[in-house]
Order: sequence, then C-alpha cells, then structure tokens
Amino acid sequence: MVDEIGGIPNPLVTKLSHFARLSGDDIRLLHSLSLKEEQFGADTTLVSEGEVPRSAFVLTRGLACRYRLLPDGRRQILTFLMPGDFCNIHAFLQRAMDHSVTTIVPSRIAAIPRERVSAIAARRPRLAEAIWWSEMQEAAMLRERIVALGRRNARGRVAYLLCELVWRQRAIGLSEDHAIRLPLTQPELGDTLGLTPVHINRVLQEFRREDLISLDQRRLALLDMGKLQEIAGFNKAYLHLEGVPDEVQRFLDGLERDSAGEAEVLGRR
Amino acid sequence: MVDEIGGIPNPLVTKLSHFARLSGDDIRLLHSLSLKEEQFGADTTLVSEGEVPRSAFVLTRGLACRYRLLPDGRRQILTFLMPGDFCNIHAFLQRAMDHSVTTIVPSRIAAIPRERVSAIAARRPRLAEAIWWSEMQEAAMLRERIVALGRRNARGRVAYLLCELVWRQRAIGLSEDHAIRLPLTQPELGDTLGLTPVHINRVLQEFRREDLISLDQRRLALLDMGKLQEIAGFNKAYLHLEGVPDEVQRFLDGLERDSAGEAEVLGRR
DNA sequence: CGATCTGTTGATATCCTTCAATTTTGGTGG
DNA sequence: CCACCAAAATTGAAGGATATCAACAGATCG
Repeated sequence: MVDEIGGIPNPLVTKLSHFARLSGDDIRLLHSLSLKEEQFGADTTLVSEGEVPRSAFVLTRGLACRYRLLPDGRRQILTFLMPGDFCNIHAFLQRAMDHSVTTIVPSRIAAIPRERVSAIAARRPRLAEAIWWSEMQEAAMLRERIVALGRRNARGRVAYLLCELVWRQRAIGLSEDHAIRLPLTQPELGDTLGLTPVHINRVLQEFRREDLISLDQRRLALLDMGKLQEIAGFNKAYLHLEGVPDEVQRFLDGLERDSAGEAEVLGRR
Repeated sequence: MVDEIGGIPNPLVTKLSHFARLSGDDIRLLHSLSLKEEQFGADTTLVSEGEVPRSAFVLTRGLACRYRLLPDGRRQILTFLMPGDFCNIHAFLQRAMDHSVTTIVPSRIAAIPRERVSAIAARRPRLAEAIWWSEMQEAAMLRERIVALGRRNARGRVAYLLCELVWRQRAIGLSEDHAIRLPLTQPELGDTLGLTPVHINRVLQEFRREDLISLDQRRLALLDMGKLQEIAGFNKAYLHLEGVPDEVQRFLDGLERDSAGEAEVLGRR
C-alpha cells in the first residue's frame, strides 16, 4: 500500500485505502487535495452553527470536533475530526450549518473548492465512491454513539470512546499498538458522552485502578483492550475497515474504465 | 409543486422537493423508482446486522426502523424510515451491515438495483445531489438524536421525538396540522430514547395532564407545539427543509445541462 | 377466547449529578 | 526562568432523575 509521497504518510490516503485499492492517479489526486494547508491554533472556530456553509476541507493535522451548543451553554460534542477526515464535503447542499466545528489542538486544514468536489463526483467514480464510503463510516460512528448514549452506562461509554479513538488512529497510521496521544480534557470527554467531568474522572480512576488503561501527559494506553471492549460491548465492525467485497471492487473498476481519460485534468489546479 | 401522478401524492417527490425544484423528468424518474413495490407485514426484518448489504430500497408506505441489538437483548432504535426514505442507497460499499432494519407496521418497499443508483449518480447530477441531500438530512437527524440522548432529560427527549416525527410527516405530505398517526408503542419509544417504557409512560402522562399532547388509538396531536419545542429545545433547522440558496440552485442547473440527453434512458427499466 | 403484549401505577434502588473544596497542571507575561 | 492565574484533575458528601421490581388492567391477536 503506497500511502506516502516524499516520505510523509498521508492519513487521507491511508484511510481511504481501507475501502478500496487506489490507483496511482487516485493517490496523486488525494495528495493534491492536501497541498494548500492553513494552520489554526487550538480552540479556533472553523465553522459556526447557522452560517452558510463555505468551502469543504480536509483536516490534515491535529484534532477538531463537531458540536452543538444548547441555550443554557452546555455543549454536546458530536464527532471528532482526525487527520484524513473530510468536513462539509457536500454541505453546500444545505442553507445553513446545523452545528459548529472547532479545533481542539493546533491543526491544519486544506480547503476543497466546491467545483473540485463536483469534478471528482462527475469524473472519478472510484474516488467519489471512496468519499461516499468515508461519509458512511461517519454516519456509522454517529449511530454507534447513539447506541452508547442510549444503552450503555458510564463505564461502557468511556470504554467505547477510548476504543473508537484508538481504532481510528490506527486506521490512519497514527498508532501501531494500543497507545495514542489523547489531547482531550475530562470536560471534553464529558461533553462527548453526556456525562459530567466529575463522573468521567471517577470512571477513569476506576479503569486505572483495574489496570485497564494508563493515561497521563495526554498519553493514553489501553492495557487490556479485550476487557475494555467487553465493558463497552465494542465491535469494530461498524468502522468498516475491511474493504469491499471483490465483486463490488470489480464493479467499481468497471465504472472507472467508463470515464477514463480525464484523470490528469483533475490532478492539477 | 407537482408531486403526484395520477392523483397519488408521492412522498419521495414531496420530500426531495424541499431540496430543489425538480424537473418533470426528475419527477418521472422518482416515480419509476417506486413502481415495483413489495408488501411486508409488521415486525418483518428487512435487513439483518452482519449480512452482506443487498439491494437498496425506498420505503413507499408504512413505517420501519434501523436498530441495533445488544448482547443482553436490549435494543436501540437508531432512526425511523418513513415513506419516501431511502435505505442503504450506498450500502454496497460496505462488506456487512452494522445494524438491522425492521418494519413496525405493514409496509411497502421498492427495491432499487445498484446499477440504477450508479446510473443516476453518473448521469443525473441534480437527482444525485437530491439523494445526497436526503442522506445529509438523515445524518443531521442522527446528530440531533445524539444531542437529545446526551444532554436532554426524559421530558426533553420525548418532546423532541414527538416534534421530529410530526415535522417529518408534514415534510412528506402526510400531515397538514400538528396531528399524526403514531403507531409506536411505549417500549419502542423507550428503545429510541434510551429510557424505560415505564418512564416513557410517566412522561406521556405528564404531557397529557399539562394539555401538551393528546394520544390515544395511535393518534398523536401536539396541542401546544410551542411549549413542546421549548421543553425539547427543538429547532427544526436541522431538518433542512428550506431548500438551497439560489446561487447553489443555479450551480446545480449548470451541472444538469452539462450531462443532458441521457435522461430518457434512465426513466425506463 | 385465552394468551401475550401494552399501558398504568406504586414502592424501592441506583447511578449519576450537583455542590464544594483542594491539588495539580499548563499557559502567559514579566 | 519564574511567578502567577485559570483551567483541569481529584475527592467527598448529598440529592435527584431514572431504573428496577411488582402487580394489575386493558387491548390486541391468532
């Protein structure tokens, strides 16, 4: 799997490679999407609820989240954006954003003009499908969050979130083992899981006492992933990292051939 | 807005008309999708977790839901499928279903072969965008559910769900006022909102005593929508029923012109 | 027409919140 | 580089919202 150019692995390529075998052209095009990065500090609002959606982007470095603020000031974090994640790739179809997006740590994003998205949709069916796939993965994560909030107790919710974050980091090549950098505060974990920071703290303490995790200096290690997955009722199937069946792969290859010849145009700006 | 042929309003057309002004060809194609219906009884499993996704479909009549079963037998309902809702329109990109789908009342669905989806994606950009839009609406509803489960108490959750169901029914032309047919049992409401049937019952009783709703014989009326929306912190913006800005409409029209001439092929089988 | 599911109500249990105080960490300016 | 300040982490005690358990009535369905 070739997911780097010039020695820097590209998380977007690594992620989409879970879906299908990408051609060299595909990979070059994905790289070209990330070329013009913009840097932002921590806690910078990238998108505000109510505003007209502007350009889509890819997060190329750092960590961000989608969230909703309630009238009383409380916050619900909806999803985390990690390197390789698209944001608002098709939001221009909506009149107003229904949630906000903010960075959590210093991050880099690369804007993707609407015409670029349309061009890919029209002329690069396999990449278009790969983008669809990643949107479906995000929807699956939303559903899994609903299951966690609706049906799991505090221990189950925390265990689930830690497992998901570790598996996602692994899926983009940012972790090889069961340890990741976790720059989230306990209030942020609470805003994600519908719990108070105090209770998050108690659960984490329990997990530490039970030697299930270690967590300090923003460094998380899952010491007993099996037990944690059991506590969470976690099954990574919903992340759909297994790729598509061969038969579907052939189908996609067929689509790709039908619209050949325009690839080079798209790779350039 | 022409959303019927032969006098029968088509909920799919009504729904997508919220997004953009559909051409006569668009409407005919959408109608043709619903032609070959299949009837199912209540509580019939349409899709099972773990199975390889088969054909996509549109629900044309009735009510169904996506759900996950937990190892201990508890259930979390994820979304409701109402007439005009697609299901698994792009699920063939995944190796296995991560949740199940079942009918709640006797329902009709119309299968949509994968080739049909691809053909629309390739040759009917405006319809493809309309389908995208409806998928984004579903994702927005998932996010709203997360907010409800994470941050609202039982009264807020119940009020939110009732409001959402009424607005959705209105969006597909199945209700003109604040009353709908609500064939859900209290256990089903509990499985949706992460509450026990007992507690659902108590909240509904409260709402009845406060003259906020009336509910019997599966007939729900919101007697004070304003108050309910206040209790829920409900804002229908997330349903994105307002359509796209003119500027985007023109952009879509441009795409449509670029790929003219193949429309008739798609409308037939 | 019996059996099963749904709706309803009361009593008790429990998980998580709230409130409060203290310590630790991390960021910032002098 | 240190001092300072705000935010985060931590711990204890008390309260509240929802779950659990139990019982029964009413509705629905084969």
